[in-house]
Amino acid sequence: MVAQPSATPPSTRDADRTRAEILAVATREFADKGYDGARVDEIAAKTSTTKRMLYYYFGGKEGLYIAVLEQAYAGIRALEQKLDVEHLDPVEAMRKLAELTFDHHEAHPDFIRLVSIENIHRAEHIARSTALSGLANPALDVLTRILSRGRAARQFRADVDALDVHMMISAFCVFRTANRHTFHAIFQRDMLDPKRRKHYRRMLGDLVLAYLTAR
Amino acid sequence: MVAQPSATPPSTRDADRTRAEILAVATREFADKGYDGARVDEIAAKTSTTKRMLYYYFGGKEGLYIAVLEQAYAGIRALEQKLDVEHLDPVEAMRKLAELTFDHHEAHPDFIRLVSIENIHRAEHIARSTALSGLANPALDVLTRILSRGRAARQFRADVDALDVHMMISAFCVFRTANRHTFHAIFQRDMLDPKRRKHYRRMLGDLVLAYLTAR
Amino acid sequence: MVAQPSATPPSTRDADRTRAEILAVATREFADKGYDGARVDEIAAKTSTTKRMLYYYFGGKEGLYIAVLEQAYAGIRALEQKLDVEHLDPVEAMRKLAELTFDHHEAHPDFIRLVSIENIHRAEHIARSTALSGLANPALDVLTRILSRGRAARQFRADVDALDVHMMISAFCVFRTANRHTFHAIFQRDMLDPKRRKHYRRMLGDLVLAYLTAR
Amino acid sequence: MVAQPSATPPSTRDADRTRAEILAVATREFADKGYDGARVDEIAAKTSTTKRMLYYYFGGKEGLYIAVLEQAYAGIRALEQKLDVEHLDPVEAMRKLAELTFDHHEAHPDFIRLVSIENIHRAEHIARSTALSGLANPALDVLTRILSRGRAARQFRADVDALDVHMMISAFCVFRTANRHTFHAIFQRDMLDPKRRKHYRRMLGDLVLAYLTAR
DNA sequence: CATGAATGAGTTTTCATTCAT
DNA sequence: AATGAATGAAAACTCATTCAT
Repeated sequence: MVAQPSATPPSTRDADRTRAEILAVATREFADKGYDGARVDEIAAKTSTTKRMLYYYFGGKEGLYIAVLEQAYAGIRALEQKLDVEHLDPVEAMRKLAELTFDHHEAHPDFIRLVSIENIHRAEHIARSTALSGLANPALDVLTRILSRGRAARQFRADVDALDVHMMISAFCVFRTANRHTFHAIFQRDMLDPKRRKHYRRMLGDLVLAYLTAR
Repeated sequence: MVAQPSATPPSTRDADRTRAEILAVATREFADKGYDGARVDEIAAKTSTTKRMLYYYFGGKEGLYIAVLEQAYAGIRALEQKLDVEHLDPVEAMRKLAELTFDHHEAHPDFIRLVSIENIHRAEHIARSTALSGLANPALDVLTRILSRGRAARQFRADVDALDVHMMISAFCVFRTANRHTFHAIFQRDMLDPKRRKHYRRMLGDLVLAYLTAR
Repeated sequence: MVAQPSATPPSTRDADRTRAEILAVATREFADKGYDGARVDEIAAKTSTTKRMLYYYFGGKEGLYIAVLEQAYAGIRALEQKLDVEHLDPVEAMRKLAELTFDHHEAHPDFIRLVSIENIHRAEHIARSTALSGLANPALDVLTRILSRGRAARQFRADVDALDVHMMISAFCVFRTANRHTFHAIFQRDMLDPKRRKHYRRMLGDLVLAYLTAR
Repeated sequence: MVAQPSATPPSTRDADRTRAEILAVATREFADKGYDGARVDEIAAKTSTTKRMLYYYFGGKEGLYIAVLEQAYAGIRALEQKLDVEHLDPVEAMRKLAELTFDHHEAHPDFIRLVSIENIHRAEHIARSTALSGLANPALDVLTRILSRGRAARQFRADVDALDVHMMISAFCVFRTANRHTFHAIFQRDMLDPKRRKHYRRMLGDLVLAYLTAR
């Protein structure tokens, strides 16, 4: 209705929109049902286009799944890029980083599900994606800098590297989301209960700092 | 043809053996490929019996999968039952418990895969199993006792319960195994590299105790 | 209804019958439409079983096609095995062999079509079949013996081997059947017109002998 | 935008070039994969134009295939037109004709493949082409004249007509190319091996003349 | 208990052709 | 004349489950 300020031809924009729509639907479906459980037909049906377009743009079920993974990781990295904790002192920065990571995970359960699914498949699709295998990780860079500042100030222990700490934080955040169903089924405790959120968030910060600052 | 000197009739013993064989094969297949990825035909083919038996004993794919889960959890609990750390003082007992849990997880990757898979399915099969939902957890009981002893001795903080600590320990152990493939694909670090084993094992103990004993 | 004198269980016989039926239908379809032109659905529909059985027994379209080729070649070889011309003198034997080959080709147009189709595919399916690649050829053996007898008797020239003569005979017989449609479209002559049959049959014999006995 | 100094408008010249390019690519594809095996998308992709043009110029896959056949036959006829053996005596002329035909076939394997493919389709496309069905054949005319000269000179037998001899020659040449793959798979002899070329070329001449001059 | 054969509904993928711009 | 996007029908193939013996 309104004149488009864009330089790209409308067909291109439609293509992008179609691609994006398929990708959005596929992300939900794959995260929901897993790679084998998801149905190409179902994905297509939830789209305003047809199954054919899915093959046109992504080549097939696997290509689509890989595209979903790539986009999911890209989204997470974009978020991580915005981490801004460098102005804080190491201890505060570390707690802040842990808490923001905690928030990220809580805000993106689909991403965590996709990662779990991909692990069930032994990361074979990530390995097949040039866009994914071995890509830099902004959060890790931030962590590296905090850690070295903290060490320089003799506040942090020196027998762990950034990846170890990243693992520690991720483990806590991922487990809470990824394993909540079996945890609840076995222990009747919902790790994502909003009432417990603050408790766990603080617990993570305490955990990381207690470990790093332990004498 | 000839009478068997056994108390149980031979058919029963054969039946048990057949059941057990199917279960063993199915465990491997489900852990390997996931629920949707596993194939009934494949499971049957890797068995010395036929598909018919699989349906006879377990009703179908889902029944078999549930039976696999039940057996897997039963096996883990049997191991946990053997935990013997009560004679140690709370701090030592806690570290020991963490380390044994660490060892358990490393020794049973298939179990962890099954748990991941079940989480992808939102624990719907566990919920459907009377044998699994809400079953007691020996490790948790042990943990509860250590924790209360530690608190009574004013060695441990009091703002966490046993389930929180269990979660903390599990998160670390599960993440290390369950997410190792994506972790390796993204960071090129194998969290299960034997050379790093000791480091991580100690890290977990330190982590838990640093947290619990923090001022 | 009537007691079966066979030792094989009835299920096996049904399986053989099902297999044979699928094979028969598939032979017709592949010969008729070519490999790419034939439809798995169509083949199944012309069968008393379902598409699923086709996959059950032959694995897929290609497996079925290879089985068709194998059976077709086996049938032709069985016929060739019955060639009985050794009691004739070389000249008569050679003419007889040529004529019987001529008759064979006329009687089995589907086989020739399958061979043409397979040549379009560069014999890749034969190459993939252990049953076919490099199998003995009864007709060639017969030919070899006639040829050597004729040479020994100084009736035949010596600058060709059996395979050359086989090629000569086959070329004539195959061309007449395989290329009849374009030949007719271009020249308005039906090489398989029954009225011309005798003429061509004699022509082939004359051709081979004129060549072999030429001074 | 700028006037072209050519007689034909530029669009026409481009059109011709586009047509020719599509035709060239299509010839390769159809000869390579057969009518059903060839892919419109593939043909278009190997072209510098788009699929739309293919439909614009040829109407569709079948129209394109017919155009390919027409061009292929036209090319062969253009070659045959250049046959110049009339100055030789009948025997020499006949051998020369056979040898040149032999050379033609060897030089144009794609044409022979197209003919085989068209025979699989029972020449239905040729029948549909007004340009092809019932067109004169230069080689046949030449043959007719040689044959009648040879007969008049009492050198050649009289019980065959030109079409019979043409068939005889074609059979040999076509079989050698068209059936080489199955022949090689079954007998391990490559009929197109350059080392055997001279042998077969002479064999064909001998064959035709032995037959025609047989007492 | 045992077994190969059979089944139907579903799942992924492909293809020639047309549309919108 | 040109182009990428889109389409629907059809094709190949798969799977959990049941049947006949």
